[in-house]
Amino acid sequence: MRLTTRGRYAVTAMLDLALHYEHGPVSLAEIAKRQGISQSYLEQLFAKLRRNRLVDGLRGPGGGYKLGRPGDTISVADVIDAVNESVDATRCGGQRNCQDEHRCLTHDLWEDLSTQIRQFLSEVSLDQLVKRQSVQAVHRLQETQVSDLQTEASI
Amino acid sequence: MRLTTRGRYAVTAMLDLALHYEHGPVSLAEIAKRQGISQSYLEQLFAKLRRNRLVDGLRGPGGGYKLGRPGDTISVADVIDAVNESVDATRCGGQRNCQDEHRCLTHDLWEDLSTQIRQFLSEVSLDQLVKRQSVQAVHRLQETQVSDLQTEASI
DNA sequence: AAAATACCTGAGTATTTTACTCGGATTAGC
DNA sequence: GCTAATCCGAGTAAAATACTCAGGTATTTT
Repeated sequence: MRLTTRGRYAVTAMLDLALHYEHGPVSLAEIAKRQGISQSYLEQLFAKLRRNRLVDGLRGPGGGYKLGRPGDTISVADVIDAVNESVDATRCGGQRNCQDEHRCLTHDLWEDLSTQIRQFLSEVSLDQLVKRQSVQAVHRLQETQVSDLQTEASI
Repeated sequence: MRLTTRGRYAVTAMLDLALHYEHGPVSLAEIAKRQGISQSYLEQLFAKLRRNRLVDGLRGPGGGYKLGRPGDTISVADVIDAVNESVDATRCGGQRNCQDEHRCLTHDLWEDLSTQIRQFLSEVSLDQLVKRQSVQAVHRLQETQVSDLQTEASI
């Protein structure tokens, strides 16, 4: 099963979008700085997110990205599916040819696990994450850090 | 999160052990042939399984491996933990230093997911797997295939 | 219209992890 | 003492991942 930095970055970036939605489009440069992710790498991820209509890109000065639809209709599973190919835990990608042309001994177990994970991630929306205390805490911390950086830069 | 061929092979091999427990120790050569896994690779996995006391190794002719304790007390999570380092979904391995020295925005989400997965895999024991119809079906299929191979070889 | 901003794209690369091999040593049964 | 098996460590090939780089394009501000 694939759950790597790629999926984690994508969810983090989408959550950043959701958190700053009210101030208009958010540029990748901002997200990159706030979340400590390479901007070029983010561009690749957002290309996929855009293809899946999870975000809208707005070009030009003052541009950036915004959510493609309301945050309560975007689940974590949606985001991960968009950038990974899937969260499948089987070796064969659900095709049941894991061993030679047959199912392997544990095929069904991994299929059940995949279902479980997918369901868990489907039940968590971006809006729900925004409301979480743990997210708000980190959010506030990041805001003060960014304003610190801005102060530093202006000296 | 790490759930790759390694963990899947380990569970499959342990299940093979559980299925053939009654006939005395099972050699890695048999498992390798039946499950289509490289024997040398199995040796590495079983070294870890042995260190975690999930199996006992018996050397010499007629030797092989047997379960270290009853199959109803060995969970799939036990097996995966033994060969992977963990099924942790966080980037930081639960250390909360995912971004610089702080928690990243989504740390708690991945921690929750890890808990979920771990719980699911903890609730499935080897004995439960043995009883599953899907496992029994593949098991019977493998037995006939192996006897076919033996017949072929003896001609 | 020019400049600046920021998205957009594709190709390429370094690193890491994984899956697997190889050679040999050790142990136990016949 | 031969053979079958576990044990052990080092090394390697291939794949995936994370990331860079070099450009291009659309849009807004001036």
